[in-house]
Amino acid sequence: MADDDDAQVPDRMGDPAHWATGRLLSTAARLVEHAWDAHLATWGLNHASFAVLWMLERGPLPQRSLATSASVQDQTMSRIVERLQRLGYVERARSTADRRQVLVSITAEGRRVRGLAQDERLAEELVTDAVPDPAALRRDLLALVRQLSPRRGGPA
Amino acid sequence: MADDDDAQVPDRMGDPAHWATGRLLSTAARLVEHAWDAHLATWGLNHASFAVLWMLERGPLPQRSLATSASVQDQTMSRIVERLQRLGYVERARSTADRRQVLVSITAEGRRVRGLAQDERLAEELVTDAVPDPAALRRDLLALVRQLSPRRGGPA
DNA sequence: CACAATCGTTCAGCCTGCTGAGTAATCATG
DNA sequence: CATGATTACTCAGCAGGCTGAACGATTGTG
Repeated sequence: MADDDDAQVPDRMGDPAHWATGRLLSTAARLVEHAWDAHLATWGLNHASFAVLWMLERGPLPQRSLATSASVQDQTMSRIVERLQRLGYVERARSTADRRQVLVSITAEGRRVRGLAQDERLAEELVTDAVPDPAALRRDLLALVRQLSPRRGGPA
Repeated sequence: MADDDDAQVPDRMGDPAHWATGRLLSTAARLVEHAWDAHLATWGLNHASFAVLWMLERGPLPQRSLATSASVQDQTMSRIVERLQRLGYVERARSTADRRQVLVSITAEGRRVRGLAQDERLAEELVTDAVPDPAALRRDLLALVRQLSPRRGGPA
């Protein structure tokens, strides 16, 4: 605690090499998201809204299906779709078959910007260029997602 | 659900195996965070605030140092510390040496709950029990964090 | 010493995530 | 057919991320 106390920066706590794996995971995810968002921001999109446009590739889907596929709550998806609608990239219509459902469909403009923003090379290289074994990383992350995804019905 | 011939659930888009690696990364991080948060919620903590208590182990630190070490913005750290202060787990005091700085220190109560909440076995097993090669995962995540962390002054 | 630049922090506002609570439509049951 | 449960969605509110802008304290310079 001297005048020129340079020991303010913690030696262990500040070094990612000593972090718990969960914290490494969160931080890495945030950094990758941030870089990808910077690209998507050109069209007013982000990782969440882009994923929705991507999922609508094959045709309209109920909002609930979008939420489930994206592994987020219905309420979260509701706001993402609302924002996409405000941007004119999707449309919402109540299903005639089941009027509880809201069918989300992509607009022509939405299809256009999805094509422009979709840069799979960039998206993958963000990760693969920085990592020794991208295939092993994919395998481990997939195992994590499968293991921790809430399964309906619970364990038999 | 009887006549589900409409195939509303997308075949490819809904399967994590076909996601981009970045999306896998974000989703995995969110699921692990969620499980860890559920444990920490017992003491009103979460992954972000617990990390702060953990970093204060060795003594008081300027708020800016906490933000840098946690790889978040100063503004974000300000609110996390504010909440910890409201809970009585940390205290804030302006540094006498440099009165621009706010020194954050852990309270006795904060030290107590940090000890209770700190369950390193649980934290690691959340990840390691679900993954084929935890060591490889750590190595890849660390490479990602190192590569994507904003470096001041740019590449020398 | 005055003044400008810089530093550390806070405030305002936005988006994504969560929980909890409510509403409307549908389904199941008597 | 009436009633209750389930389903799909929305609203309100909190917390953690971000950006941009402001503000006081400190530092550097003439």
